[in-house]
Amino acid sequence: MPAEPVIVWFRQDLRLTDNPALNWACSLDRPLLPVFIWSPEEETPWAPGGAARWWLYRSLGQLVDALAEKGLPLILRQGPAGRELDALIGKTGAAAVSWNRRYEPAIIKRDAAIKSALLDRGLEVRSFNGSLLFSPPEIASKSGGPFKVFTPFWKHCLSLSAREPERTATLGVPAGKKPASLPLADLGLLPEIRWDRKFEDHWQPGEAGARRALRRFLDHALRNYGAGRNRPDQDNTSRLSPHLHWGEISPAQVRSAVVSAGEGRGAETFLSEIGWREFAHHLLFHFPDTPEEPLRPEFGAFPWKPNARALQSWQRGTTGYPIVDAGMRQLWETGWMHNRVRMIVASFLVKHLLQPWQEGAAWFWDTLLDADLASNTLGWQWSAGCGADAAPYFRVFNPILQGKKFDPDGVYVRRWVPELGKLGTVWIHEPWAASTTELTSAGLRLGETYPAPIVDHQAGRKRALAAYQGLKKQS
DNA sequence: TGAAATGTTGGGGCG
DNA sequence: ACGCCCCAACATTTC
Repeated sequence: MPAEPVIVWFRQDLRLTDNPALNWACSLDRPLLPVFIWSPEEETPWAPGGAARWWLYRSLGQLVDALAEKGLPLILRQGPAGRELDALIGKTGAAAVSWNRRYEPAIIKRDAAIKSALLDRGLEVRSFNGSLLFSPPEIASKSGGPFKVFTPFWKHCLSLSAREPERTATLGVPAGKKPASLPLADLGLLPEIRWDRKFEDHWQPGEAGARRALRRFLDHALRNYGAGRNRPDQDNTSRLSPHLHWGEISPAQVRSAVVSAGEGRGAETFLSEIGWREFAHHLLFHFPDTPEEPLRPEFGAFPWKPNARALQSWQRGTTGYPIVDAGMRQLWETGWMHNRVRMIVASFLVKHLLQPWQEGAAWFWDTLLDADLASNTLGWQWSAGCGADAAPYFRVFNPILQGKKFDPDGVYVRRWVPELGKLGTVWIHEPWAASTTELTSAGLRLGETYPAPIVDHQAGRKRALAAYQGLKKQS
């Protein structure tokens, strides 16, 4: 075995199974030098937000332990990735570097520069797709351009062969020269005010936790996924999103497990959700400005009404619409929100409140454990009606009807908005419509113990439609 | 992966 | 028995 090690640069692939970069490194029969570099300044303005950093902290801890079990230390560094890699190569004489690709615009650019610099130095360098079923550069429509509609995109993908999970390699030996490594705590990932403690109760970051989440989903929720996924009061979704974002499990592993579970329609519907994740990355790859700018340029002239109070009331979950407030509080407390409710709160922010979708995206970015640039961008542009295959702008969710339809017993609302706990199911999604007697017996004083609606639904809907009409006339 | 307004139909109450 | 009206229930269109 040659003495010069191979650097395995971990990024958003914090797993040891189905890890192409790791497998390739092992195939070189060189000592292994696993590395993680924390370089948020290179991801500006989309460096991981507060919640995501908590996840990263915990997930790195798991990866450190998992590697240690195999006798391998994980080197933790901080700073510009290229500089840190150079330093590591200088220190250890590493002859090769491998990593799994990320497809965010800023990262693509950075990694391309690093790769060519390393090649110039005569190192062997390989990057792999480990995070998507279909690599964005390889997917194109008949006309050669990117897809802008989900259904043809996904149909096209399904006609190709998806990435399959790789066999797990036997890990090599550690590098002889051990470069300096920072203690995990020194990366500054945890917030100073420890608002994150509540996350512990809801999540198990790391590869083992990802596998557990998948197992639970396959055993209990996949069969009824088609309808069950829409019920925020029930536990019918996979909750895999943060695990997938950090690469603790790969979509190939998920897909392969779902296919062998073979639960018919439920499986098909779930796989199309994985498809939306692929579609989001496809769009971000081809339209790198979309985290900031609407894909449909006419929306640049949309008459948003930025208002700090309205935004804050949405963020804090005090809009007076129970399903909206429940969602925003679930997000704050658990770092996650049910997808049905994400659509409801997003529609409410951009349509009823006319706040720019970018504000919603920024809040989600900071508070979601699964914050992912591609998915977050797609979701918000979809909600605002300005993206690819988006909900038409006139599609305004009625938060009362959505509540009644998808939280019929008010269980979700009562869980996250405890002040409504004693209110009967009839009025749980529209407390303002209840009589004073009913409110009193539920211990409620509207405007005091629970807010009155920040905007009337009908008025908000009409105002949103008028804004859209104006935009249509203009263009 | 909407909701509301508008249009249509058909059963039943009633003179 | 018949026509008229009301209005659910459903379908279609519009936003």
